Amino acid sequence: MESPLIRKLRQFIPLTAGEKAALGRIGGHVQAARPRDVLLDQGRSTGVAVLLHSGWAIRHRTLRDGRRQIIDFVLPGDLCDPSSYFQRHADCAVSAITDGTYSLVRAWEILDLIAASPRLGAFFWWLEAQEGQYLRAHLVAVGRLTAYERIAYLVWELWTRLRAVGLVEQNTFTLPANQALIADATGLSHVHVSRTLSRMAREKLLRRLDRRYQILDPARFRQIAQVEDVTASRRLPDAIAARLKRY
Amino acid sequence: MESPLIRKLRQFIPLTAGEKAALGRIGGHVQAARPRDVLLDQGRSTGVAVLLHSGWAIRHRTLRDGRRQIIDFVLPGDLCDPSSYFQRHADCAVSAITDGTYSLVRAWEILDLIAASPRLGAFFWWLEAQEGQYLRAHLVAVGRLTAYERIAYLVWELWTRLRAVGLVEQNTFTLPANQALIADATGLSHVHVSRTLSRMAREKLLRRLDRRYQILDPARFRQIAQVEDVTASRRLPDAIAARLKRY
DNA sequence: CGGACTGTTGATCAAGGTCAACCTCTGTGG
DNA sequence: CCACAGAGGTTGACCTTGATCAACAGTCCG
Repeated sequence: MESPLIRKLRQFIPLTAGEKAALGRIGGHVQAARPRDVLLDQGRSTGVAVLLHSGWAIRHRTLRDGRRQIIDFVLPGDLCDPSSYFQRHADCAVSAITDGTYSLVRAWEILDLIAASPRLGAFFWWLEAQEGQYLRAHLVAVGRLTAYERIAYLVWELWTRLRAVGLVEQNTFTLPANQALIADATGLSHVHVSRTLSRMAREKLLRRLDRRYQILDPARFRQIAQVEDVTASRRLPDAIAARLKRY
Repeated sequence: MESPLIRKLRQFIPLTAGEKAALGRIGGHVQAARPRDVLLDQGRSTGVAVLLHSGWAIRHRTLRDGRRQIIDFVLPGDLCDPSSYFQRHADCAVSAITDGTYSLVRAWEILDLIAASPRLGAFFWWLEAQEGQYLRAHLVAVGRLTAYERIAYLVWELWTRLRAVGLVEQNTFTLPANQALIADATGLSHVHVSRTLSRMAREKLLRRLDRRYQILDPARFRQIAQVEDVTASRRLPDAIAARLKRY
């Protein structure tokens, strides 16, 4: 099967055969994960990133007293936390929340790639930049939006990201997280998450069946979530793309 | 004067003369900024980053109804938002909050550097990673800490970052932001910021004089802020550093 | 002197947290 | 087949944190 990284890179720029081969060698050893498995532990010395092949994971930080913040959800194809290469200790953990498969990618694998091909260097930078964008939007949501808006934002973000990897059909997708996880992602209590989701159903914004979610009114949703259309275009600005071709 | 980027890179890895020269050419045209000047506007098509030479700036996003979230404070030497290179529209704005100087760095300047030297590619990745770390910590603070803890975190973060660039003396530093800005950074109201800062003074944690802040008890501060010592080591793990030397 | 800006304090209010009960599913073991 | 346990979700009652509104004081500045 094609490496998830190659699939992702395709959106970015055409690849040479050599680049494809090099990317294919990354994350060769695939492991299985079960829900609650810790793929990468907080505070441990590090030097690896997680490449998620299938399933869902979360990146989260837990405080000594048990409070927890979910930084983001990790979807299939995501290379989670390569920035930990530059840290002595990981500032957050990565845990599976469903069955899935992943591989651990060592720092030097990526660094060697970058050294060999500056275009790939730009690619990894781009990945980091995309993640930064979602992170900033998440921060705005948690810092300045009401509970209602925050949950709308979360659903909207996941909808968008899942759509990009072909996991949405008719505005319906699976969010394999219980309400306690949603609470930890949005900075709310699980009780309030329940109330808010119910309210959205009552208002015909969202339909829920187990953990399948259907967005009934995307436009209104986006408006509630205060999302501008500034978010994460998957394509590069033309000027940058042109430049990259020359290298 | 030496470019702020070179000064920063020094912490990272020794440079060749050629790399120094190339870095020196970046951000040649220095401009002056006054408080409230918008250096980079939200929603505008972009392709430039801000290299701040002196003074303070903020990166922030403002919602249609006026609510605002400060993403982070930009300190002298920071290269703010190069990730906007990959966006069609900036998702947040950069504004000066003091007098200062800055230059705009075009995307291709950095990309050409990276193409010429993979080590510099790793450097820019590292910058992005550091920023990501602070961003994640900020998210945890806003999502899961109380007002008291959040403000402790903010002060602690700025103290740490300012110390790294030599702007702290005897645990005292200048935070040239009014309390409304602190509120927008922490997701609180300015009234509550005032109350909380007063409480910290009352409890002999913090001394304030205008906008000079003195941390009276760093250890307790760190504890309140729930900061683990996982945060942002400025040095690279040895394995990575060794690898970079070979390129 | 008047106005803008900032910080402080008090009074009141509401969003959302906490606690607890209860219900539905699902799996498990006898 | 039933009894039971555990996880997850929902709802109600009550409470706390921090928001909002408003007044006022100090400072700077034209």
